[in-house]
Amino acid sequence: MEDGTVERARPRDRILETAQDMFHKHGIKGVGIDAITEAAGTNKMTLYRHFDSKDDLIIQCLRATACKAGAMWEKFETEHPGDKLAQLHAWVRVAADMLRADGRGCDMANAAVELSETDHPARRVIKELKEAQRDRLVTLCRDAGIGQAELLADTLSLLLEGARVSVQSVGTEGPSAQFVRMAEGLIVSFRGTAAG
Amino acid sequence: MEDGTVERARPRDRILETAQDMFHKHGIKGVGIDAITEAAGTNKMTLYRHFDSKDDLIIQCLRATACKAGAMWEKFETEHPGDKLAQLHAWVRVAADMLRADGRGCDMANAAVELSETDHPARRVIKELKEAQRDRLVTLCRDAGIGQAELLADTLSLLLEGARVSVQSVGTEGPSAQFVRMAEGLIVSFRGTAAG
DNA sequence: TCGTGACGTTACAGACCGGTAACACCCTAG
DNA sequence: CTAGGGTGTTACCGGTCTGTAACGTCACGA
Repeated sequence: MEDGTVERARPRDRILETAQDMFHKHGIKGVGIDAITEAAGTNKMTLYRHFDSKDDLIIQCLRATACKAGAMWEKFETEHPGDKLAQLHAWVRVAADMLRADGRGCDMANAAVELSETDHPARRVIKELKEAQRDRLVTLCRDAGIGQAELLADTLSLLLEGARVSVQSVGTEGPSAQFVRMAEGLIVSFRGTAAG
Repeated sequence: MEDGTVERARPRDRILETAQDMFHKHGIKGVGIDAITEAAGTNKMTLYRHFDSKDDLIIQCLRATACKAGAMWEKFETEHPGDKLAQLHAWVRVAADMLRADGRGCDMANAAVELSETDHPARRVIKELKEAQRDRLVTLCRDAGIGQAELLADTLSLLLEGARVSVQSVGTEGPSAQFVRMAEGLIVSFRGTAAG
């Protein structure tokens, strides 16, 4: 039944996948509807039958990427079942890998930069997804026995966010190259002051 | 001779000032040449007599804002002459003030996000200016007697970069609200391990 | 007085953008 | 066989974008 090729996926899925990739690489305002449909092997009418507007497509893309990121968290649990501290270190490692491999930052953060209109419909989605992301990291830190879990989670969040932006400004050889050292140092420091 | 009003500045200066402001608020791709010239009280031809292209204007704007930031560093020296540690704390305070007051991030970082083309002429300027900015902070940390000056400077850089992006995603009440606590904690921590 | 250069105005080119209308096609379910 | 829904194709609308051409205006300095 299924034949495995990407080309055989339903147009809507192909569009969503292609749009995520192109938005990520070229930015939201840097890519047009025509370019997306062409790369997805379909056409503009089909896109507008599945998505109300470009803004709607943007929002669906953000939700889809957040969903993929969610799958990564499940992997932490399956790879280190119950060991929350190991999962936290896995988070650091995965983050560092992204910094080295990707070159472009977080889709949500990039979207927030590009969509400067304060009433843009995507902004509330960005905020919602970013807050969920933060909650997960706070919970992980707390479950790992860190005393000031919120503060460590927020510090790590900002550090990663900054690193992903820095990569885009000055490349992987800049300050972000020290990300692992910084993050691990922080974890050690916070474990030291932990008051279970 | 001079009559003080902004309107009396030379067209080139008005354009540069207006463009900086509008690029900062609405993003580079979110603002057109016509909007800039109209807000600057001039016209398109005059703009193109002073700037080769929009890309050229972007670059000149980035240099101008970097120049303004440079003036802030001189202020640190005049307000705390010789006291490098006080200057470092002043840097933290000024950064925190920006986070609360601004809402939009660093112009260079935002530009790097928006201008995703790897060969865009502004990218080398962004890198150059960001590296100069980093060097200044490293020097300040070193002169303040911090042992691992580079590592502290890079950590503070990423923390601020991340905070300025986070403000755009989730607002001032998010993780960036703890910026001062994080930064001051780091400085204390690095002073503790300092080997003068 | 004259002319020179900076500036303003209008119009336009050529491209791209998001979004829609109308119609043809094909596969599948009934 | 047939009807219908999902899809593809073409053409188009109105708007916006960067950048240029041609011409008019005005102040200032030799």
